Amino acid sequence: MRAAHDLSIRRRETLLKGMSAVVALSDDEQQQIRTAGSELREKGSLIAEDGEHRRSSFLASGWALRQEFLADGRRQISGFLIPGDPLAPFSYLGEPVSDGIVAITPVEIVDVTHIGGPRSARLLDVIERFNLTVARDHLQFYRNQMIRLGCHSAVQRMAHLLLELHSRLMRVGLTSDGRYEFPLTQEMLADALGLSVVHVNRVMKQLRSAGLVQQTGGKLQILNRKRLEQLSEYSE
Amino acid sequence: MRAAHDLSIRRRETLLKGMSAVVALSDDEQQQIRTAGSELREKGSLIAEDGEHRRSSFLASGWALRQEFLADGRRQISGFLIPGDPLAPFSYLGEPVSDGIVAITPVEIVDVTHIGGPRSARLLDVIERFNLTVARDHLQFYRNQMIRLGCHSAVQRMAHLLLELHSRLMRVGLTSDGRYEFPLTQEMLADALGLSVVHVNRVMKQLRSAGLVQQTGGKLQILNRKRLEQLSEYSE
DNA sequence: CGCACTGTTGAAATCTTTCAAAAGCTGTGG
DNA sequence: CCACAGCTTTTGAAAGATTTCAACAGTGCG
Repeated sequence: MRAAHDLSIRRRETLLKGMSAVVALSDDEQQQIRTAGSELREKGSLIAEDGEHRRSSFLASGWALRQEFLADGRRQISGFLIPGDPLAPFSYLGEPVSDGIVAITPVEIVDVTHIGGPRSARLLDVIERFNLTVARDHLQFYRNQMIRLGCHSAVQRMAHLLLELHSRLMRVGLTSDGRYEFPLTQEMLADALGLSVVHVNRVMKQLRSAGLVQQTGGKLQILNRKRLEQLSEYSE
Repeated sequence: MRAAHDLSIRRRETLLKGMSAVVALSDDEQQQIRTAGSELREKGSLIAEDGEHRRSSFLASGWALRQEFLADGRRQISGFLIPGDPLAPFSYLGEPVSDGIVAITPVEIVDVTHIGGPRSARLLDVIERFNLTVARDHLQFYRNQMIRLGCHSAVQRMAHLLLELHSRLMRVGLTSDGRYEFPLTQEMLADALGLSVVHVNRVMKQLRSAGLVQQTGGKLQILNRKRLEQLSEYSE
């Protein structure tokens, strides 16, 4: 029990790291976030449905994805969520979650509106500002996704996405030496990149045998960032 | 001179129509917008560049597009702007214009921050609320674009886009009987839909000869909305 | 052990692009 | 008014990228 609680608090550090990079948090505020209530969801579960309001929910640990289905069963994954990401980055628009959010791994979700205590008002204000900055980033991720789908070849799409994920994970301290946890199946990659599963497989093979990336034990490593960047015109 | 001024004010009505559908405007406020200063730009001109702040600029008349170039010359058009649309729908994020905006036709741009007068403060507030609602719509257009690029075949993409444009134009009163002004070249369509110009041509031909749309004299008409909708799974 | 899911591979089919050329259209200057 | 340049649309044929179909190997789990 105690151990589980500690683990949960340790996971919260990623979220705190992401927030601290953007807004200043007092020790007290950090402590409030550390001890805020959280929700655990298992791998594969639907975290939020289309139309739900999740104004102040953040992913504290684990990965998730945003998906939309077409009538004929095709699915578009519009993006991936990593620790530190808000479930509804555009919530201040009054915009509810606009598509399904599904847990890719077991996830922990912190809803900061459930934080009580004397200084919670100011904390919510800080979080609002954090939200704004993060929303700007997510707008950029949308644009990245559009560039990939609209302009890139299959190999470029893959390279570009792998680089984007690396950048994002690095910012919250979840990379080491170009290597990061990689829980995405080839089917998810296919639905995100607008490719068939079979082709994703071939493209990954191509990147691997060109010595650009390596994949072992659920982790992915960027071996030649420079080549990947020029291949996919990735910037930043 | 007088004639040109009248024309300009008449054009402003489209913008007003768009705004009135969303927020209540007093006669006085409508008058302020009617007489607000405007900027005219000729066809083909760059209206705003990446990084520019255009917090309160709206297209009063004409069409424009949002584009981003890759190093190798490929271009992604992320969306089209029609009368009533803001140049920077996500400006309250502190987000500057994030890509180039180019005039497709001669355009008139109203910057509502240039409105003076006693009640301008309240008007700005109203406009801010309008902005929020419109931003929500534009988020949807982004998602539409992602679905097109990620899940649709060439014919579906085209059908879906033509339907979206029709819906949007209808909302500001710029359609009649399924017909609307259509200033887009096949090259623009290609860059928006992630297709080659040649293929766009063939796809249009296909839609025309299937009796689904008609194109004459710079106008496009939806002939069989129902079939187009089921073809592209367009909803709303 | 067997089932369900994920990854891998080959071959054929399909969609889309590229290349090349020509025709239509528009505005400009002689 | 014609000629011309420049842009847009159109068409055919060949090349290329990606998908589909089908089958099989690996892995984890009850």
